[in-house]
Amino acid sequence: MGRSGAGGTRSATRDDVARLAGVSTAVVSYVVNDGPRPVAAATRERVLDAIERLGYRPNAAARSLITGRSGLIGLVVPDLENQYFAALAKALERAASARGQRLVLAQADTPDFADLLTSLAGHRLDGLVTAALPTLRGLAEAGSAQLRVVRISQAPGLEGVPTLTPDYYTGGAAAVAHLVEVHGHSRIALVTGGDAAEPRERGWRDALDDRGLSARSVVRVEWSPSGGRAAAAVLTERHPDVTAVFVASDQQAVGVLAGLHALGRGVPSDLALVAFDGSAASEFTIPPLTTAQVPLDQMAEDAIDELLGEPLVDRVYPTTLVIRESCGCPLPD
Amino acid sequence: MGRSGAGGTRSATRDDVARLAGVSTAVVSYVVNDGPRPVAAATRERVLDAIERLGYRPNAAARSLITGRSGLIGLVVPDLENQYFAALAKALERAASARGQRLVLAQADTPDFADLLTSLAGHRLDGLVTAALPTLRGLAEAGSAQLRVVRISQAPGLEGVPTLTPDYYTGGAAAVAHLVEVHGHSRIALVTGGDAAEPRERGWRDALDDRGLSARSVVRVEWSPSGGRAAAAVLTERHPDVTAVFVASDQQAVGVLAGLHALGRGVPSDLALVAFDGSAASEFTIPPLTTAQVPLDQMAEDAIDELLGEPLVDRVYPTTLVIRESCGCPLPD
DNA sequence: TTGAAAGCGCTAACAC
DNA sequence: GTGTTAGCGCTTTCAA
Repeated sequence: MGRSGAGGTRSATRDDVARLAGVSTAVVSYVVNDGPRPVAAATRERVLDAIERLGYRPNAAARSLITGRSGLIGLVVPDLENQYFAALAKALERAASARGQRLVLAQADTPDFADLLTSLAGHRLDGLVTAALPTLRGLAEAGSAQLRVVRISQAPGLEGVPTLTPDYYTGGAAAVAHLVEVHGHSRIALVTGGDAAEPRERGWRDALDDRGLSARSVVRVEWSPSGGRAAAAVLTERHPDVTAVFVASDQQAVGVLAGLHALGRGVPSDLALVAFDGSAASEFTIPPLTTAQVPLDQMAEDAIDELLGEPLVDRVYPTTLVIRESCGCPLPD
Repeated sequence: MGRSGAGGTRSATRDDVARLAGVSTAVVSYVVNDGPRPVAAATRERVLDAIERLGYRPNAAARSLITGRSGLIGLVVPDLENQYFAALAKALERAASARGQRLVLAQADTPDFADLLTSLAGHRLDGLVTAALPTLRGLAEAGSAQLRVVRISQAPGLEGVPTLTPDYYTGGAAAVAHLVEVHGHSRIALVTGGDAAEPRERGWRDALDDRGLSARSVVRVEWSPSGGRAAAAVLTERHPDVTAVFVASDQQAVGVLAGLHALGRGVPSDLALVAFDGSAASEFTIPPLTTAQVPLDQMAEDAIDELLGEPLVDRVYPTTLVIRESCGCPLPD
């Protein structure tokens, strides 16, 4: 021990390693980074040994200062308690980890979002993926921080920020098509959290229009289980003629199911239901949800890749309709 | 513009600000950090103005290098798709944000957990909260990195790492007591993911023992909805005499409910159920779950506070039994 | 193949 | 109240 210092508690630095290994600090760098200069095998051994002995871990801050890369990718989500965003965070953490990057998590629903942004900018993230509607301030902040930003799971086309998004329109239309073609429904409501321009709503509308059916029953509520529960009441009271419903998110569908049940209405017997997202929860609802599944893992990997150097382009991902029971399809056997 | 440089794209530094404001770099520091020296109001104005104009954000890496504090707190969870951990992450992110810290998220279920730990250590986190069972390697890594570590939501008493934990034992016992005292059940099974030493299991057992009831039906499955679904089958086939069940986590309870429903058994009519966690999902199951609610927000705040300077001590948090319908209590009205 | 040294952007003595 | 300056730990050019 001795030499490692009277100070005792501070962590080992590259200088300590160099000293213990009897080499220069440059050589320590060469072996730690596997370059840019070659190192003799024997020397490398000694260095590795010293590193091990000292428990040396290169200081990311010092490295970041000189390389300009922090090894940090930011993620902004509206709310982690929403399972969809939790699943997204999970997939992104995995993808970032696989590329040696750490994920810095931030929730947008904070009182001082501006401070958050400033703080994130201060950490000189290598990139930021956002699943929350960016504020003007946020975009400006990112711009002035020269941050590579990718939007995920949001309608594309905004402000020139590249966006990776599920094919909401086609997925929504397919959900409705299933209800019409397979189950013969003709009065199909929509439960959503967006506005009329939202692509799932357009998909629902067009699918109905194309078949000469009317797209009139729209219930707009929060993107949450509570919202869904409220929607169940509205559906029952104001749209009693409806026989099926397309719910634009699994989160809302969970609430619709709970609300309908409390109201004594059966799914799919009284009201058939198809949702959107394909979250883990959709498999365990009563009844299990038929839902348009989003390829989150693929999107997450592409998002990280884009931030880490791929060209920043918009991408649209096809969804897959996972058939379960809420639509009226029989139990698989 | 002019002066801000031909380079153009690099972000503004403290030197740029000092130059534009016509002050020394020290003064810029003083105003940015609000100390340690006073600054004349007029000067401060000029500096603030320059900062604004240049879009200057102090570089966290440089600051970290000199202060020894990174402004980063790590969180290790087993899996974010588990709602309990998502809720925990949410609460911790909030608490960290409120103290100006950012949260670095890491999932433990990665192939190269060791690399992850090394990487985290490199970022010189100001603290780490872990909700995943620490490996020996992990503990050692943390130790050699002189990382302040707090375990959360795990049984206390391990390896001298301070732990914040819900009162699993008492919460479990209270759940069982409710089933016995209020609803008159006497054959109450347990569905859990832990072993016999797990405190919820002890709580269940003792509550039963204390009342002269037998604690025999234990079903051990994964801590997940799938696990719960499997448990439903086991309960039905192997413990048909049981009239109530205490499920050690909401996640599992969701699966138990789904499984029981698929098997045609009603809750609470055929089998009453009380769970543990008090997650958001518990309000929207069919029927809604009676569950021992954990004060996650409080725990999260304390965890961050401990890391940021409070003494590192173990803490135990009482749970609250939230009465809903899965236990057989009537619908509130 | 190795070493010396110039910073990266910042904080905080210490001097004025 | 303000300015000068010595590093924090690291990467990498340049010379040996």
